[in-house]
Amino acid sequence: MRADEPARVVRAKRLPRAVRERQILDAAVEVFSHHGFHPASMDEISEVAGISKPMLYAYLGSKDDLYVACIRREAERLMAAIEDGADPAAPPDVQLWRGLLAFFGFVAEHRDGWRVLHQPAGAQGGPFAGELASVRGRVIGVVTRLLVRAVTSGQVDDAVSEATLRDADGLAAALVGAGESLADWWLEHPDESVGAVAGRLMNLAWMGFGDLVQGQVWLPPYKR
Amino acid sequence: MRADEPARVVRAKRLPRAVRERQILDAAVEVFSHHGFHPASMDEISEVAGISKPMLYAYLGSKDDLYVACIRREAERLMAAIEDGADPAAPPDVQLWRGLLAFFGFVAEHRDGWRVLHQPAGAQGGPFAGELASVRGRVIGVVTRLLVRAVTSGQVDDAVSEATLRDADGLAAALVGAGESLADWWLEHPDESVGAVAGRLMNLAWMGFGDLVQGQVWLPPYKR
Amino acid sequence: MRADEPARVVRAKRLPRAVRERQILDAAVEVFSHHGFHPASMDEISEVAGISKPMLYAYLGSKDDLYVACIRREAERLMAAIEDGADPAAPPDVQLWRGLLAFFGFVAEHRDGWRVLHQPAGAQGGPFAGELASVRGRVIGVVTRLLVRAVTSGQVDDAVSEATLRDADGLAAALVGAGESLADWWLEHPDESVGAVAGRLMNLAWMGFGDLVQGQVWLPPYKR
Amino acid sequence: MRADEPARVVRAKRLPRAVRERQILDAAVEVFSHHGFHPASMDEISEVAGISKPMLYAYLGSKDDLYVACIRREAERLMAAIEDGADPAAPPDVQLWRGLLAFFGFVAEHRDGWRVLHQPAGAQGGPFAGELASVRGRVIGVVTRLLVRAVTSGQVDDAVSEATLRDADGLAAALVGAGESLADWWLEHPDESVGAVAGRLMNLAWMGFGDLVQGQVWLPPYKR
DNA sequence: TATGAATGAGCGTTCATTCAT
DNA sequence: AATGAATGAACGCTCATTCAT
Repeated sequence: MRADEPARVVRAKRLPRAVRERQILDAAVEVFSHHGFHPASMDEISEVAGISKPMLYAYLGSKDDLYVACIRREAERLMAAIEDGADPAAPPDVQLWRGLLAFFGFVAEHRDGWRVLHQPAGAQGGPFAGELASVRGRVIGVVTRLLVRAVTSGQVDDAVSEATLRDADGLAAALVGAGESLADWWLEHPDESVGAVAGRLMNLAWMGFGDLVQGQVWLPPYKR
Repeated sequence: MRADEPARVVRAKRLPRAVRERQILDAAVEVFSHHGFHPASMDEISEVAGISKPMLYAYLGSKDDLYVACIRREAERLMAAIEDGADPAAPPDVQLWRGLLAFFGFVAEHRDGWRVLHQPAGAQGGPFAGELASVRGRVIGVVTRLLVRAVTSGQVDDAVSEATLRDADGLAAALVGAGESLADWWLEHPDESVGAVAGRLMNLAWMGFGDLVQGQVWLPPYKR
Repeated sequence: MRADEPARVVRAKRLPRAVRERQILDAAVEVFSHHGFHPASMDEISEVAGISKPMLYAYLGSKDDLYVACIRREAERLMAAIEDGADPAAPPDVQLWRGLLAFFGFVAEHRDGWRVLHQPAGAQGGPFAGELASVRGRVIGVVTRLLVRAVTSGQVDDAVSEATLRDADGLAAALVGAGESLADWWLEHPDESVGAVAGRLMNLAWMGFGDLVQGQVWLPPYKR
Repeated sequence: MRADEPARVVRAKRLPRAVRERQILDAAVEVFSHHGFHPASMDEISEVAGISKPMLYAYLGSKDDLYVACIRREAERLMAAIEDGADPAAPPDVQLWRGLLAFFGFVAEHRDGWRVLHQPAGAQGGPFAGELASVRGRVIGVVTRLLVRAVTSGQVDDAVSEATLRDADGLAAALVGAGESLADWWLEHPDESVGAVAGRLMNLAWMGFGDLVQGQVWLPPYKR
């Protein structure tokens, strides 16, 4: 019986709204990340948060609203982490490296938050698909711009060809997916350092990408 | 259900068990892939399958069982597709290429099946986490073996060092993630051919991997 | 505790749908009539009906739907009762008399049904206002036509003046209200026969109406 | 409440109790009349009244208490309006006429108050049934006394027969119901003047009543 | 005096699952 | 073999009401 578990947080009474909202979001991220959206129950969230359900609804609205709020907060945190380590003056490879470090660092330190961002809730077309796609899109966008800059090394953005943009976008999508997958892999190999994991991806990404830039492409046999 | 929508499948009575099971699995994959596990209802599945709910339970057990059966069947199909295109005699790069073609081909032709495999239901620790991880593990395993063979080009397997195995495994995990992500990206760029998408990933993977094999690695600034 | 009361109906299992729907409507009319719409709970209705809540929803839909179904059934019964006693060949006063008898008879025999029709649920503009207004409108319409016929005694309907129509309509509204009110009054004077109560109203209505038809009107002092 | 609607009343602090109570009753009548008793929420009432909920409870008690207070105030107003126009020296028909004018005038000018009095909340046996029945009883009582006086034209009250009293009471109930119904009908025909509407009812009532007094009664066919 | 913060209790609704035919 | 009929158990959400400040 879930009902028998004691509340996780010592009930502190009469806290100001902002504090309660943080508590609630923390609890929601924890519960959503462990169960996923649908199996998570508002009852459990309120228990973990140490408050009653009506407060949940009074402060954060419906379950959907609450989930979106979780996604938004964690997305903001992720983007902040990435942008924190950014150094626009550094060469592109170093920028990507720092981005990867920041990303894997975030995953390591905010495992719950990362899972909320990573696990699609419900399915395509649900109320959160947009929200989640938007987070993903922002991350991919950052990587895409990095790659474009690396290729063009300073050209005016408008001059970049459609094809190059698309190439970079596809590559970025692949990289982000590889990063997510490696993050999961990391969970099973926890002895690796952040640098080591980031290095694995960096090597794959940058060396392959470098070859591409220099025109060395892999071709299927019948095209050689 | 008060819905007026007619059942999707003409009710045929007294079919042999194998046929019924196929009907049911087809319906289940369709419904699970559109809604995700939790929001999918046994009612809808039985309607789409054209049978009554008691039959559903008689043939395939509980909702959990049914979901696992879906995962298993689609996983089998995916592995079969990959192995179908395999040619153990071909050079490793060609093998990887064919594997990618097979993978993206499967995604394109069995979108529903792919979504069932790709969308985690519930979360870690749920009853399906193991099932899904196992599928993923099998795919990663195939890729890992491919990479190992490419590096060692024929050494006895036992002689391969732990470190190499782990490297290949991490790389494979990254590649599979990149593949999944690219598959999603493909959904938004449907004008690309299978070959083009597979090519994008192949370039990234093989060129970068090739550099690695040849000892060219990217190093963070402070190690240069 | 309401939950401790035993179910009112011996649970009969596995009844055909039509029977269950009647049971449910009967129970719903009873409960709605005693508590009114909002205070009535689906739990209590299902208990009184002797079934579980899911059946309620499966057969009659939401609480709103159920309420509307109650209104419709009772309205149909009321109209049927009135029309049953109708004799289009009789003189208008006899027709009105029979209508009153039928109406008061219905109120006496279907007290719950009458209360469901009489008690506005929620308020103006709610989802049922329309439904209830429509019932009332039908009854008033019947009476209006009767009065018009009495005045015109056979004229073609199209020739009836707007003013006469409006007069008859207002009068009909007043009569129906008087009837409703007398029905309530009757509840407190249960020793009266149907005929006695109907007679009270008939006298008021027909004598006053007759005077009107003959041009005898009451005038306020300043107009005399 | 998450609603963005601003409170309707500028919050004024530290008002004397009587003023606050008026504010609250005004708000409550407005909200109860629009939604009905049950759907009305104390939240909305407190917002409309421009005070916090604890004040609501401090000043007027529970929701039930508040509703009863509304009924009482509006009933008092209605009775006052009727008695205001009364002239005990006038002949009975003029007294009735003035009563009707006062009644319809009240309905026109205090639509919310009238609705609170007219809409039964919950149902028979609820906590307000008594309250509402009492209001109705007072109005009917006034009319009854009027009719009795008209018939007896000055006899000592004690000498009036039981039967006459009962007749007058039934007639009064019918008249009041007719008045209520006509008041609703008036809402749909707002172009009529108060006098016109009151006149409709007066004619019906007085002419018919007059006939009764003079022994002219309508009889069903079989009694003629 | 006045209120933001808080909750117990309940309601409408749905779903996975099974019985009786 | 197949199904219409049936339900226990939960879930999301809201409301009247009160406490602590």
